Amino acid sequence: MPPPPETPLTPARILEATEDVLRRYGPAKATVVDVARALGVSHGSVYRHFRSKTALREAVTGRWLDQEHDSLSRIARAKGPAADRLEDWLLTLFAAKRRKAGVDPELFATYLALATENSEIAARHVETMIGQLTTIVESGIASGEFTMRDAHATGRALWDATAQFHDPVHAPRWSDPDMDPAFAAVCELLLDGLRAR
Amino acid sequence: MPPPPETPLTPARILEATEDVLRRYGPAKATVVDVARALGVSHGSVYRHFRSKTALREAVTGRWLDQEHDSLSRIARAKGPAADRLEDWLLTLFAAKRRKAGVDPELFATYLALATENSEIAARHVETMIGQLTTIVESGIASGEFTMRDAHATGRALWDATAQFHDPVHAPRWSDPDMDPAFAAVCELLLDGLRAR
DNA sequence: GCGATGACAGATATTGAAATCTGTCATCGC
DNA sequence: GCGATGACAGATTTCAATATCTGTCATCGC
Repeated sequence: MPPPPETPLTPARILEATEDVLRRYGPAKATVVDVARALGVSHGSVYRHFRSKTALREAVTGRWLDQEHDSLSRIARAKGPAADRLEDWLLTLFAAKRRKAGVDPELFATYLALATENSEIAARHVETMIGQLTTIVESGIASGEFTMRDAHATGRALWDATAQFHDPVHAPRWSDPDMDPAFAAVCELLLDGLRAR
Repeated sequence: MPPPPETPLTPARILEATEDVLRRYGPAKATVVDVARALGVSHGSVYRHFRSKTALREAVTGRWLDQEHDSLSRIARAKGPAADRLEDWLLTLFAAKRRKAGVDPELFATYLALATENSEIAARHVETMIGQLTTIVESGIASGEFTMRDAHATGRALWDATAQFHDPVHAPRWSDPDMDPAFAAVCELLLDGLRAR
């Protein structure tokens, strides 16, 4: 229990401390009192910056879900054949998820629990992901590679059809070596389907 | 507590009683003692027919998973265009799962818990399902509709790509009205992909 | 003889009293 | 004045004592 540092108490510092506490104790045991203790303040002070424990957890959840966006959106907006970018995007997403789930399964489970309890925030994240897929599909239509009418519906179908490779509920299977050929087979089938239109 | 009926104690009667007890109390609370009580016998008698509580639950799990096989395998082995049968098969599977999950969510959750705790039996069931998809793909190759090399890999890819619509972990979403267009979109994309080869 | 029984040991689950947590707010010190 | 505090009420969680369950087996009655 370190003495209170002189830095002022900010939402950012509270979020950081909350992440530490979640890492240490897991989603079931992490309490607001723990967070306050880690910061060397009373728990009443935490409530000055976050309306409730729920609001605090939502903020942490949003932060975590956003950290994937950047590198993926770069791929979505890059130049080159849409089919290649699509494969690259899906592969990057799958690799990132797999790595997180493999390196620290407990932390992954913690954030999965957070995402599950904050389903609205998770839903917004999913819409962002589908939006990026839609961007790729649209560029493929623009370049004449694809010809479907509804790019957004196609983006959603791609997201749904690859659930096995990005939805955390399937994480227990991700360490299975069969996942690589399975991913390749689904990817190829979907790309064939897109080009056929 | 009815008095013991004159019928002899058989594995079939025990399985039926076990299903009743699971329906009534759920997977967490159903005990071998409950099953014995429902049958009007001592729990020792149940152990005469099933090695352990686990074995009893495995038998119930297998029974439940098998009940889908028949109508689906009839579709898989029917005549007509492979693409039509594939769509029919997937739609029938999705409709059946959706109905079960919708009509009695608690019972569905009970059997999901059983399938999860008996993952080997569930894995065998999945292989059977993929086998049926493979049968359809093979008949499509034979008729010249499709031209891929590895029918089994394609069957598996179809299974993986439609996880959203048959894997019970996704059941919470199945009551969403968006599922119908989502299913149609994925199905169309996959069928386009198959025909493109 | 043979299927059924119920007492038993060790493992697991239930329960309710005590401890802790969440969220509020009157009060403090600067 | 203003951010921080900690006592407090009601809700939730923990923990240890108690009860129940699983699986075995010596014994029973037919």
